[in-house]
Amino acid sequence: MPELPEVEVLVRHLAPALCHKVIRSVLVRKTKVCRPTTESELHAALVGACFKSVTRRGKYLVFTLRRPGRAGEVSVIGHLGMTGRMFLLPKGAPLPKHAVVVLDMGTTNFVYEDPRQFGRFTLDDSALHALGPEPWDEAFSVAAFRTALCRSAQAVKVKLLDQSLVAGIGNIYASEALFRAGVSPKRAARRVKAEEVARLHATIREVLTEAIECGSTIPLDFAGGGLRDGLFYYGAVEGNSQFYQERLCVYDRAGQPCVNCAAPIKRMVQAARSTFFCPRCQR
DNA sequence: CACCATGTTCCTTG
DNA sequence: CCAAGGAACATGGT
Repeated sequence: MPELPEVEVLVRHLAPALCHKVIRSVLVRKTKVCRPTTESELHAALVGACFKSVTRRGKYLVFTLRRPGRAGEVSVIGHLGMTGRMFLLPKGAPLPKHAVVVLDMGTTNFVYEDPRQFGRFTLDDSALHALGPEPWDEAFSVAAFRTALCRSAQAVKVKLLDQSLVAGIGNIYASEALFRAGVSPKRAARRVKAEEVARLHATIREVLTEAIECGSTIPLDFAGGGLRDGLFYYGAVEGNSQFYQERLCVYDRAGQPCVNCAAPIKRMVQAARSTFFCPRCQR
């Protein structure tokens, strides 16, 4: 469930839990997730290293470690793909079926599990260089956003998924930001009016910020096995009773009434991904 | 069985 | 050379 907010919440949980822990050994069960780094390179880089910080860039996690007796630092780049999770397990607890990388840290194991293996755990940081600014960076200004959109004939929803324009937006929050800005996902990027660009710029920041706040209120279970393990569930938030309340306005709500106008929410396919929108509120 | 899935990369086409 | 579209990746849920 990883877009920027989910990764940010995960980083905030992992940072204090990992900081100052020393890696004793590294187990790689699926070598493809560390490509182009090899298992032996990962082993050589990490065994004996101590976590110094855990940060986020777009949807990537950046683990920085120090190695006693060696100059400088080493960074591991993590990505959750579609189905990745990262959490701590007490030593001795059974590993999940799809654990792909396990770091032995003495009393606990750090586990990266990923059934589809679309994610990454690698020393290769080249992907970071292709990322655009963070959504709250000065470089992501209304003017820069407008200039970038004006250069593209692609549908604006597809452009929002372009990580070189702004980093961190995924399929869920692209639909949500467009709905809140009242802009149709089908609109060619260059046809979005200046006033709409300004609104969209604001709603991108809003939906991401609110999602981070939502995730921050959910106690994540790092014991392994449930929906909440190391990652909050995108579609729901726990209410004050045992019930769950949906928090997204349009994503995965095809056929349900729009929260603004009650018209049925539509689903369409763009760039092989689902887009959800209100045909009445979004022109 | 069919279709869908929170992401990225690579290949092809124009 | 660039933009855009689509398949591929691998597995599980409905």
